[in-house]
Formats: sequence, structure tokens, C-alpha cells
Amino acid sequence: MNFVNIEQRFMTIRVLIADDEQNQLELLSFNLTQNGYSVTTASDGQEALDRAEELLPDIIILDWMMPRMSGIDVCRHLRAMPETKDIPIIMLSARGEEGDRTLGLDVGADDFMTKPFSPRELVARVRAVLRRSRPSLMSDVLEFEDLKLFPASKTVERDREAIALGPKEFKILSLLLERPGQVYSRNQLLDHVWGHGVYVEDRTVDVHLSRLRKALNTRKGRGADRPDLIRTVRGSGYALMANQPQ
Amino acid sequence: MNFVNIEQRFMTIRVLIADDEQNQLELLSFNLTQNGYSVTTASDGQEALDRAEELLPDIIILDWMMPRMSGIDVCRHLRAMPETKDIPIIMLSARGEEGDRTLGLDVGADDFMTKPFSPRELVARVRAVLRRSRPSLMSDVLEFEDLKLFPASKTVERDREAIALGPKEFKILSLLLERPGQVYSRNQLLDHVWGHGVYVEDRTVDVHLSRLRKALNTRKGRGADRPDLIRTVRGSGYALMANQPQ
DNA sequence: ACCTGACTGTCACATCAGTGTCACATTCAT
DNA sequence: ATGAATGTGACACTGATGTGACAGTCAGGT
Repeated sequence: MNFVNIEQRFMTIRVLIADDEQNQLELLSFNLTQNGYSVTTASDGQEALDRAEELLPDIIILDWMMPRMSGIDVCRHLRAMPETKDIPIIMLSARGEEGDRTLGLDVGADDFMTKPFSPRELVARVRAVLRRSRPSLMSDVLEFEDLKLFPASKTVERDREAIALGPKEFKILSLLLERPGQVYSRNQLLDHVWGHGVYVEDRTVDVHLSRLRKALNTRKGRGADRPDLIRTVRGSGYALMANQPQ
Repeated sequence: MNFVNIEQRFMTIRVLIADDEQNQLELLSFNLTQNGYSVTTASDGQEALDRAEELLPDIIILDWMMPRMSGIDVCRHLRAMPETKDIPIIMLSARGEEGDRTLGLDVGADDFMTKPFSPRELVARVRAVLRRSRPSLMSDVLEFEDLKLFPASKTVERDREAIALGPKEFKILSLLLERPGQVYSRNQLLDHVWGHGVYVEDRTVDVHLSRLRKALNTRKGRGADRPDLIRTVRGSGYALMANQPQ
């Protein structure tokens, strides 16, 4: 049995970074990659624009001065197209003249960094920008296999299909998703989901688990044909787990 | 702690700014006021926290070093309270050490500025941060599916047909539109729409939601025949959502 | 001042989704 | 095989939500 936490695996965040200085580009690209981002690079403005349109990344980092098209112009073009107008942009500038900064922000950049800066700071900024512009991308999603749970909207989907769950089932699933593989006893579930001091039969847990399973495994129209992700540990409780030994 | 207010033409944006340097404080306060913001000031950390809780401003600007409580700590406290945890924060630091920046961003600040900077740059940043975090305050139009809301003219239309809403319903819809999918509890709605400290039954929220739904779903002549965009999350609250599960 | 229509906040009552249990069917370990 | 543990359909119940009705409030208009 493997206790693999999938958290990051499926939702790779795509970053497009454009800079004409090859060294800088490689340095930043390397650091972003190290931090789990999927990085695409471009070495001039025109290329950046092309890549952006074709890739539709989650965030774009643009150098201010680039051949063929400046970062500002790329920014304007991106903001003008419906598909790219909401993609957050971080601008990099060689010298932090005030005019640059305000112009950059006015053109629609989400953040503005002045060189030199450390790769670590860039990564922090990327995270900060993503957190406020695309909250659903940052840690606000619990994933396991083809299952996704969105705490903010209290919704769940499996294989991109929305699943309706009652509050109790939702809480149970949230708990299980926080530690895939971890076995929760009926009493633990009662404590965490129902709250302390609430007296209900512990068999009630079974019933809710059953309802949860049915909801998760039922595909609209085709009945319950999905593999079961919840494993019963006889005598102990329940846990989330893939690859059930049938 | 002086309170400069502007003409309450329409939705005035309230800014809380905290800095222990009186000159700096007045300079920035003046410039923000000139740009149409309603400014409240605080000259130390504790005061900033108190004012924030009582005023619930739209954005907070915190100096890093302040007497009685540091900007970082104020930030932590604000992020810990449900009513203030979503208010965007800009941190100001006297010297831009990298450690500061990443720490600030990690604690939950939305932006980080290093002194010295021009007032103009601060105003630009405020605008940039607000554009991301409170779209209804900054954008010309909020859209969701076939729904459009124009903050400036306080009008709403669905599928190109104008919809008449009362002020309360309009505010509720604005809030929901800021984060489609996000579930808002009755208490959150009461805080944001009615203002905190106002006591009304929380069932009142239900009634307004019902009125909002009826208005949105009713087409002139043909009664309420549009799909419902507001999702009730039993036990939690309401959210905007297309493709209702179930 | 008075009137009027638009908004609001509360109730009361109708509904409904979600829960907790039971009873009986299955499965598992020994 | 056998007793214990688990799966699950059925059902009654209850707390949460939907909503029409109504009276109070308030900003304008006359």
C-alpha cells in the first residue's frame, strides 16, 4: 500500500517566462521548475505572445525590454484578447524607474519586480499573485486520483463530472482527502465530522460511507461503474485508497 | 487618527493606512484622498488592528515597523479573523531585504513595497491589488454566464435584458460575482452587505436571496423560466454557480 | 406637511433535503 | 460453517430553506 499524496501531481501550474538574457532565463526557469511549475520559455516579445496564445499558461512573466516587442506591448496584446485577458502577468524591469512601474501596472500587469532580485523572491511573488488571481489553483483543491474537492465552493467532481453530496458526506470526504491512505476509525469520523459530544450510533457512519461511495461511483446515466476509492479496513475503519485489490 | 472622508458619490473605497511616521502618513493619506479614496489612518500596529476590525476597510496598507505591534503581526491577526481575512493588504518596508519580502508575502500580504516610493506608485499598486481582489470595486463590468453587472451605474442585465434590483439585492449579487462558486454564509453576507454591527435576522438573507432569484430568473412576459444561477448550499450559505449539480 | 411608491425586515406556513435507525443481506476471518 | 463486521434499502423525522403577505421606513415629489 502506498501513501502517495497527489496534491501537486495533476494540477501542474504552467508558467510562461520571457526574457532575452539567456542566463537569466535559464536561472529562473530552473528555479520555477524546481518548485513544481511547468515552465515554457520565450526569448523575445513576439515569441512570448505566440507561446502565450498557444499555451494559455496560468501565469506569465515578462521582461520589460525584449527584442521584436517590448514587455509592455506584449502585455497590451494579451489584455486585448479574450482568451488571455485574465492571465496574471508579472513584469520584470532592469531598472526600477517609477514611470516604468506605474506604466506596467496600468497596462494590466499584476506585479512588478525590479532587477536584480533573487529567484526565491520571484517564486514567492508567483505564488502570491496566483493565490489572489487564481485561488482555485493554489492549495484550495484537494485531489486524489480523478477526484477533486473544492472547499471554497463546497463542490466535488470526479473525472470532471460534478457530484452532489450532502454536508456530512462532504465533510467525511474532506477528512479522508487530507490524508489519503490514513485509516479513520468510526469514532474518529464521529469526532471530526459530527463533533464531540454528539451521540449517534457508530453504524451511522457506515450508512454515510455507503452513500458517499454510491455518489462517487455513480456516473450519470451509467450507474455505479467507477472504481471504488474508499477502502474498508475491517475492524478499524475507512481510508482513501486507489487500486483496490478487487 | 484623523478621518478624511470624500463625497460619498457612489461606492467609496475605504482605505486604512498605518504608519508611525507622521509625515509619511499624511503624504500618502493626502494622495489617496485626492484619488477619491476614503482614508482612515492609524499610527501604530494596535490601533491599525482596532480600526480594521471596526471599519472593515476595502484595503489596508501597513508599515512594517510600528510601535505596539509590527505590521507582520497585524497581518497575522487580520488573516486570523473571519471578517478581515479577505481584506487585501499592502505592506511597506523601510529596506527591501529579501527575507522581509518573502515573509510578508507568506504571511498573507497581497503586495509589498519598499521605501522610498512615490505616492503615485502607491496609488497605482492600490488600484492593481483592488482590481484583483475586489473586482466589483474596480471593473466596469462583472460577468458570469449571461449575467452582467455594471458597478458604476448599478445596473444588471441578463441575456441583454435589463433587470431591476433593489440596493440590497444588488450588493448581494456584486459580492457573489466577485468570486463565482465561492460559498458565502449568511453571516458573511450580513457583514458585507448590511455592514457589521447591524442586527437583522439571518433568515432575512434568505428572503433577499429569494427576491434576487426571482428577479434574475424572470423574463419579461414569460415568467421565471431562466436557469437558476444561485446555488443553495444547505447548512452553509449561497454561491453563484452554473450547471447545478443534480 | 402629506402622499406615494420603492425597499426592507419579520412572520408564518409550506416544502424538502439530509439524517439517523432499523432490519435484513453479504462478506470475512477463523 | 459460524459468529461478527459491514453493506445498504427503506422510512420516519427534523431542522433548514423557499416564499407570499404585511407593516414599517424612507426618500422624493407635489
